[in-house]
Amino acid sequence: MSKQSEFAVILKMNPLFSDLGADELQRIAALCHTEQLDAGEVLFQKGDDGDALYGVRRGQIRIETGATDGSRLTLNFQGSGDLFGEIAVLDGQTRTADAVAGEPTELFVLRRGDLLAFLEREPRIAIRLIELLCQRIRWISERMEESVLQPLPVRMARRLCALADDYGSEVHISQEQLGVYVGAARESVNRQLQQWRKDGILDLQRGRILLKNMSRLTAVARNA
Amino acid sequence: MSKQSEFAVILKMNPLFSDLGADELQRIAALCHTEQLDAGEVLFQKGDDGDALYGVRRGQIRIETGATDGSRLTLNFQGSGDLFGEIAVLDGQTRTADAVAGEPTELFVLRRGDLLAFLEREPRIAIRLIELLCQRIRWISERMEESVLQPLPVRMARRLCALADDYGSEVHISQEQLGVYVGAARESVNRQLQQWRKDGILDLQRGRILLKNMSRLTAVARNA
DNA sequence: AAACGACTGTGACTTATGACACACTTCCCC
DNA sequence: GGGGAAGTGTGTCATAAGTCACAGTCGTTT
Repeated sequence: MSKQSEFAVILKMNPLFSDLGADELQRIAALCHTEQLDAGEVLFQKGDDGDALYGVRRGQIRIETGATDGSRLTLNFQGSGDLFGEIAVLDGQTRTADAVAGEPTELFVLRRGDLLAFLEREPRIAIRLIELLCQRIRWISERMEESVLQPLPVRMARRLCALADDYGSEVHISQEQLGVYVGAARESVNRQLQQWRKDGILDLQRGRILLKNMSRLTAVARNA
Repeated sequence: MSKQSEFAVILKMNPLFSDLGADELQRIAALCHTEQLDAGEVLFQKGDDGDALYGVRRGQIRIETGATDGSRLTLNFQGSGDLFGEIAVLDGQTRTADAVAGEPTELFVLRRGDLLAFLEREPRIAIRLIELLCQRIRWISERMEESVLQPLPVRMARRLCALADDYGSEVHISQEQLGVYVGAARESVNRQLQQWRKDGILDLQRGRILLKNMSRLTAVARNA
């Protein structure tokens, strides 16, 4: 499989591109090139112009932000097959966090200029992207409005389910970070996790949450 | 001033179009036509395809939704100069609420098909729209995440300021509806309004809120 | 192995807000 | 002008979740 086809598959996994046809994806993927990073190397920093979309071919990228007290908070891990910077590549706005390679990493890079030139030649695909962005706006609006008004257990269950989708049943996250994600105090997060542990829904380890009963967790997420 | 120029001015007021150049706006506005509605006439219903963008030339449109108990809840009023359906016209998704004329109304109508054909001829404007949509995604994401975690007084102050931007210092809204907007119980809304009334920030009338001291209200909105 | 820091677990208290109950007022319609 | 509906004002209570304080535990570094 060519590099480009590999990238097309990654694009296809992303909700923003998943509804595009194979032909359209191939033509977009053909615009990419690759880049190597050593462990610890900085891909971009908060404030940089968002001039590219990245797909992880192998390795890992940490999305981090410098907290006010100087400590660093990891917001997300991007592993093989993950795509990030979709919005930045389209609007060119500055990055809102730092991206650092956690290990030797190979990335697909789709430059903003290349993509825009392509869209100018292919207005139908540009219109398709407009529709996809609109859908995402609706999706985000619904999710946010609906989600943030939910009680803490529901928000936690949803976040854990999402993390499980990405990383499997062993979620590597501290209770502190989970609290940041769901907008809650660490202590409250801990108390809810303890409850679920007693109920046999999950097990807890230092820096890790082991999901044992996803069906009951998704039930909580549905707010049933 | 021609109808088209009038519509261009309305487009210009909307954040989605406000950054477009006068020339681009004129060319989009040239695609519009107008439509007349009698009082009580239905413009569209929940579930209809979103096939047009509307600008109110004169009159008023109520955006409503049928509540589960059969009663109707007015979500929004669109008066002269207001624009609605911007996202629907771009992605063609179904309407999520009903729109009914509250009085004899004249609308500018920009049909989805016309806009898409135009964008296909003008890919640069399509790309511009993509950027605007991305900015809106960022804006929504930030606002939502930040806003819903704020305490009730802050959320109320923000909503009131937004309403004041649209309708001036006399905001025509029931406390019940304000509660729906900010995701709070009517009683909590009332208690906060009472507090602000005692502080001289606003006055209350049946179905109306008179904003007397916007600077103090915006201070609350800034969460100072 | 000692020491330190990051993470976790828990109790006590406080606070914001929702839920319920009910009185009062204003508007509108017959 | 009487009656009902919609809107408003307020008291009481329950509860979810934040805050503070502190103890325990694990892992790493020296």
